[in-house]
Amino acid sequence: MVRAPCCEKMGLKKGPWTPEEDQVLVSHIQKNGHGNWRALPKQAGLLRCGKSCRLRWTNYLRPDIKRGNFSKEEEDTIIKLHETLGNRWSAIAARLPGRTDNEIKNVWHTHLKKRLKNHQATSQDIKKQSTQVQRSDPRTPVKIDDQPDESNFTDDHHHRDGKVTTSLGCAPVSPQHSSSELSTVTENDSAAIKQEKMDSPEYFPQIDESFWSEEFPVDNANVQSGIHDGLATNDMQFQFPLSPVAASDEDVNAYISNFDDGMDFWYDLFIRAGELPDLPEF
DNA sequence: AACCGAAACAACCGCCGGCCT
DNA sequence: CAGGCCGGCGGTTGTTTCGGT
Repeated sequence: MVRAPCCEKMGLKKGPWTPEEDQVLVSHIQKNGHGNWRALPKQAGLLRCGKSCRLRWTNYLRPDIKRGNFSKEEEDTIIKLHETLGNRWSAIAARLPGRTDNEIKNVWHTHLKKRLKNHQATSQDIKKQSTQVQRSDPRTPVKIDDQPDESNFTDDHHHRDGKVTTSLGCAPVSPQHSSSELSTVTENDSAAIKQEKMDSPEYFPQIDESFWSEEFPVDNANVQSGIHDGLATNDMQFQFPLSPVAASDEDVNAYISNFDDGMDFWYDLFIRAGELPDLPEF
């Protein structure tokens, strides 16, 4: 079947969103929700296609988005999930509250892939050296089948849901162990263990306030109705309100006008958090 | 201070599957 | 059942920021 383009190219804007557009989108969704993305830009008076609006909302403006650097725990979680799920970013994002699939995908491509590669290289170096030592010992018989143990080092292709995905993942690692530790299960055991771990609550530990706050203690006295999740930065974590959407018009305007100084803005709101009224669930 | 390459991030594109008519 | 609409997803690209020289 012939598919209509996602939006008419004529007259519709592309590229980075302006604070004004954000304001329009946020205000509109605040008032009307987002029942129909395609119709939304027209109703809101935005010169964007519905898809663009949806992306902007889900990846950036949504109230429950946790911004800031990924913690070590989050990164480890992503690595573990990726080992199991492959490039199913949305499935991974579903396990990481406040993180979007796009964000996770970016982090994977910019940080974690490299980290794993280095880890893998280091591990293989160690393995190589160990093999060389063994071979240099005339008493040690040379192993003919010297293939790397793929159950531990998976640079292989996984077939999932009929799709083939490539994983640079490391060994299946228990959450109780650091990601640098290597499992020594056999390949036969691996699948069963993987499934077992998937089913176990330990594999996807409940991520609560303490999880995010582990490195950056939060003053929970400031966590109140309408104050939601934490924003981790390199050296601090502070709370931000449930949403500029759910806040007053004044807050929305402040949010927009301070868009470029987002961190400062959130910090201001954090300071003012005690003054904010009970915010309605959006 | 200027330049340049790398890294990081936001946004777009095209495809797919579910749902409705 | 076919066709169309819509939302969601993953891959990719474009732009901005950062760090080194």
